[in-house]
Amino acid sequence: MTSIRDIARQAGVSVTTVSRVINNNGYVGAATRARVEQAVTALAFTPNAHARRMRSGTSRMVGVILPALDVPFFGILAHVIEQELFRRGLQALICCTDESPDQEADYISMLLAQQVDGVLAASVLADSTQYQRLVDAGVPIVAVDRALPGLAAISVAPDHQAGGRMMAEHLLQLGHRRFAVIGAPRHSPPVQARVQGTVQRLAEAGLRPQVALGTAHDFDECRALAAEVLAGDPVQRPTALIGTTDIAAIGAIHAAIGLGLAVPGDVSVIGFDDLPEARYVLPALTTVAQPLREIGVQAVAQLVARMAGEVAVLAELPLRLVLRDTTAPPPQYGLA
Amino acid sequence: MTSIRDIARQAGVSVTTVSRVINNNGYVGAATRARVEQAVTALAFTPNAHARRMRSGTSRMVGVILPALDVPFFGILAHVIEQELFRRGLQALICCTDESPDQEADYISMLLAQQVDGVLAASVLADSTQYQRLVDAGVPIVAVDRALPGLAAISVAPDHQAGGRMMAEHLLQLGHRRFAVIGAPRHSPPVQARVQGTVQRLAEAGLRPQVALGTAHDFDECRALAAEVLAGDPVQRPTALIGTTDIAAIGAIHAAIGLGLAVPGDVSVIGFDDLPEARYVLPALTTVAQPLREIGVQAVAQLVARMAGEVAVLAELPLRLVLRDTTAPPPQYGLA
DNA sequence: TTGTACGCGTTATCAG
DNA sequence: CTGATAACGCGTACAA
Repeated sequence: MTSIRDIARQAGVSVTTVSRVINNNGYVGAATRARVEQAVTALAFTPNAHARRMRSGTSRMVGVILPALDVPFFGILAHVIEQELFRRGLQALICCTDESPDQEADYISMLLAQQVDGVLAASVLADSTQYQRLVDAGVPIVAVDRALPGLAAISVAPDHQAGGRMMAEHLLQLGHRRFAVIGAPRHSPPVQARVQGTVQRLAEAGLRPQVALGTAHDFDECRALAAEVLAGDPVQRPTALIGTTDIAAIGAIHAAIGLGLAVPGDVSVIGFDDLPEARYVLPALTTVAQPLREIGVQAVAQLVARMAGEVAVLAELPLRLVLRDTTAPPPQYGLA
Repeated sequence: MTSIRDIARQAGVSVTTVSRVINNNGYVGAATRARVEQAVTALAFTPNAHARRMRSGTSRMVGVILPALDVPFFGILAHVIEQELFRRGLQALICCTDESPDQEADYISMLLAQQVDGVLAASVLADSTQYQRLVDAGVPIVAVDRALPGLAAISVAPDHQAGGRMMAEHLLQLGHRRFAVIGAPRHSPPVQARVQGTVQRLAEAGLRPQVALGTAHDFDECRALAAEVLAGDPVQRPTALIGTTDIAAIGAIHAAIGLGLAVPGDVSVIGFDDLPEARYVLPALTTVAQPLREIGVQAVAQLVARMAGEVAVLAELPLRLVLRDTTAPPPQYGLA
């Protein structure tokens, strides 16, 4: 590795001068500067980031803890976050926990060792002990998509429970009375919050949905769940399926159509997220959109503010009903 | 930041002893070890990774250069790569170039500064000058999904051109004679290779497809492209649409159905990749599957071997036709 | 305007 | 079995 010292020798100056040229501070004579710059390009010198961090005590690195990258939701979130950080000269250390608490704990140890200046996290952990280690080390944390249990960190996330209510509301207004909630992954707090919102809103209408929750971010599982729900007696069968995510809802559409039911003629289906995938299905999925890219942008803005010892105001993260082709009044509605 | 020195003081030993305890090498008396370990937990000490790197000269970090994370293909690839690296105690530095050559160059400078031990890259660059900087610094590079132009790096990628041929072959065997290729993004070498394979195979059958290529990884654009292609005279209109990716093919399906055409009754559609999304559309997409997860696994294995100065044999990365519901003989076939 | 010397947190070498 | 010390590459008081 060629170091600042090699440059100094090559240019016939001291290391201090080289440092000054590289960082553009302090006085350096024009001729000297030129000689140094020439040596820098000649030897293809790049300053060693680790050595810099040793001196400065700041790493310009940010941990980004996410359950996965191979599901569209988190892929998009990771993309936005990474770009926003890079734009600010911050290096993202993306950590896929793969929904494993042990792995998440390991990642936190690693981030501590890396001396990260901040952490963005969508955690799958149930308690705060792991994140407390970061707090104790003075590392600012911002929660994304979901709160950090037991921690007083700011959380950049939409109101998932309100989202659950919105889904129910829309179908209620269309006249539906028999509902099922198809959702996954069951352990995900945002999913739970949506289910809770839906159940609550339906309860206000004197109704109670069937709730079928699966374990993974998985299309097949949700399809199977929905197929089971739809298999019963046609007059008892739900006329409205509420997916806790778009993928769950897409699974539900497949289940219905596989059973020979028309969507939305026989069953209405609604999703949550408004991923690109919502438009890939046919009929295209009606869904509640969350401002995913805005969430990423806001989360980074919050964290950067925290890292600078400031507190930024958190913008609204509004949910929005996106009407497409999978919801309609229930079949018997006209006959009631 | 609490350092090894703080631990030494707390435990009443020298820093050397602390280091020995932490790294579990050299002789340390049981009592001494206990005292040190107690101090470590008491002060919640985590060794500073940067200082370690300074001494060792090795960073245990790997650059992962990808065009994006917000498209399913690269999201999955990134996920697999990140997990494989972490499993081996290597830290992934994921870099989204967002298809920008300038940004990619900036990332390479950053990776050099980070003293990465290796790089995995799906580049959008047209020449080798940027990657040559890594080569000059002695950093092993493995290309993923596509070769690195002008560089003698190993490339872990399926035979995209053969994939293009497979798509044509399947439709030819069904009896189709009028083809269009719908693809994006146009500047992507894998896409180009697939188009080339398709065109070549069709030429061998004395046929020439229309080729319509868009600029982004974009559903809407491909749908528009396909709509244009299908808009003409029904007897001239292609009976088979070849998507260079699943997303392009899904766009094509929407175009056809939007025009009142039946899939696969009036038009057959085939895709490439076999993403989960291929199964979300209705009818489900027939496609050529590439072993995406295997590509990630192999790429990491190759890189790790290179980093150890070894060379691993590269396993086959077979493509496979996945028959689903979007291809059938052309409508006039029975009447010919 | 330029240079000398120290310290950031580790680990390896060598001495005891 | 344990400790003192040098060195990794850099930035910055301080001196010249």
